[in-house]
Amino acid sequence: MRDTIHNAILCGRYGPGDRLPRDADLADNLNCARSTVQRAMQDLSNSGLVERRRKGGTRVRSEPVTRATLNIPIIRREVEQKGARYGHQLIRRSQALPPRKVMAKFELSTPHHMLQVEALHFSNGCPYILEDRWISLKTVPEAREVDFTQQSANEWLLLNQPYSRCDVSLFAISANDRFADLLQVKIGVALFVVERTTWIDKAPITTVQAIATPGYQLLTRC
Amino acid sequence: MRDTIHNAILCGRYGPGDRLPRDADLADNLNCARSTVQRAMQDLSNSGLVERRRKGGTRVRSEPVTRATLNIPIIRREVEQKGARYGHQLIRRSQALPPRKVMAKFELSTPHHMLQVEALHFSNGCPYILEDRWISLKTVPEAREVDFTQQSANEWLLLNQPYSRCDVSLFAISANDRFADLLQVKIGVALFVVERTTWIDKAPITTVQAIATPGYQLLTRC
DNA sequence: AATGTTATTATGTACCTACATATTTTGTCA
DNA sequence: TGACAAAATATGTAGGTACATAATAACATT
Repeated sequence: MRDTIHNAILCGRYGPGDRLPRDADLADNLNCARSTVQRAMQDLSNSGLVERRRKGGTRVRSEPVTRATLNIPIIRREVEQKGARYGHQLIRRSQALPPRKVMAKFELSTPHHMLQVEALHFSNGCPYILEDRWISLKTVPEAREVDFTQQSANEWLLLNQPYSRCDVSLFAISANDRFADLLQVKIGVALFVVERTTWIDKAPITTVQAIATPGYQLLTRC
Repeated sequence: MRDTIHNAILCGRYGPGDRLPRDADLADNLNCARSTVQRAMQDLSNSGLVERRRKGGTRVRSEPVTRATLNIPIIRREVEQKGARYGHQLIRRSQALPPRKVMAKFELSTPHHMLQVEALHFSNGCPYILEDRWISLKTVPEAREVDFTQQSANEWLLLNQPYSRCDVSLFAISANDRFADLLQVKIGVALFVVERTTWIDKAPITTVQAIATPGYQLLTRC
């Protein structure tokens, strides 16, 4: 039934910006309950095809967007799934007040102590991803007791700290001498960066730049 | 109520792999209807936090993933939203059998004629994104009649051709001399690439590489 | 005409029921 | 023991009802 409704809309040849009948009418036409139409429309709304507004009704998005869902796994898992041997190395672990750039990511105005963790992830002994991370000690005081040599911060946080909001930013940078040295690539090479910041109920958890070696690709699943 | 349930689960301190009570029991505990729990759990399932299986019950994903949703808008829209002036230029429009690389993207075994379209998108007169696209003339014969000088292929396709499947791949490359020339950057500079392939009911529509100028960032919304 | 109040309207959320469906467990028979 | 059928189980989907909520339109008041 849900699929029937989806197809009815998709093949109904509504153009961008067109307003659809109200749920109740659609339900009448398609001979089903309003709640069923509601569920179907919610799906379409989630997938970005239509926009719904109370009282305003439902209309096909006038500016269509491609909505892609990325699955960013734990790095260890990602490496092992490819059949490669995983390893990781803690480069740095220090406590400090975060720089303005980090504060901005967290949308914080008053600074507090955080843990800075830098680590390298390896795939079959080769550098794979360089991780530069800040962890809020106010929100995650337990992190003080973890040394991150056995288990990477990436893994420890994902396994131990639920989050309610996550911002992701993707971009490319050229390797500076430090990145080039750590990742064992030439200076200037194009590197793919995934930047992630997480919160739990508006309290900052962590922000991380994951800098990948050349050849790295992020794919949508599903 | 839904939020209450989400919080109850998030703060319930279930670890990865843990099995949650069945919907009916949760409903009992939280004093609400099963359908409400069902919806809440569907949400959590969609956001990748838990996995549900009929008869198997619900459990927290043992390998947590960060699930991020990207909104990739029409390029014109993206530029205009920033308050910049949009422009675009058709560089090439030719008909040919696609190379193996494109066939592979489409998961096709037998080749058929396609339209290759190259275009530059400008923001305030500066190169913004270079688009290298193949369009299947078998699936979209109407494309033969469009010249793509007035409206970019990017925009025409999104407005006129619905799709049912979309694969996205993101990565970084260094500018070769051709890219450097077209995008007016130095050779070797890091460029962010969004590669997209779409189908309608298993029939290939288009595959495109959108190569962005340095500084480009893709952000998650929501 | 500007302002505030009150309907109206379409979607959002929740409740409850019934049945469908996928999976596993159990039972039965050769 | 092995194979196959039947019961049990947890989630999935749909129906139908009631009320909440946001946005707008209509109306009245000054």
